[in-house]
Amino acid sequence: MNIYVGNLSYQLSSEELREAFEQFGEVSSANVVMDKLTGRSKGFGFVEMPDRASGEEAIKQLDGAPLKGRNVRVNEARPRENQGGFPPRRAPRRA
DNA sequence: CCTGAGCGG
Repeated sequence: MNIYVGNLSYQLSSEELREAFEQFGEVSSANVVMDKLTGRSKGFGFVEMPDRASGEEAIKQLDGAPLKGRNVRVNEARPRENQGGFPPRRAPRRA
């Protein structure tokens, strides 16, 4: 399950996010989105969990929870249209 | 620059 985690501290790292979600279930991979220009955090990240139930549980618990002194915004991530997909063309599949 | 929107490669 792909989980979007936003509104996090710039001081937070991916492994800290990993541990935060591992409290509620198994985490396959955690990834805080870093800026390619500055090299620092963009303020949001993504956590991937193999179990859907643990993902929902982690969301219910970590959504709005104070992480690094900041309340994080946790929700299920959007299914990206080109995840290793063939068409490099951006197709507006947004309602 | 010590920041502040929110969905990455």
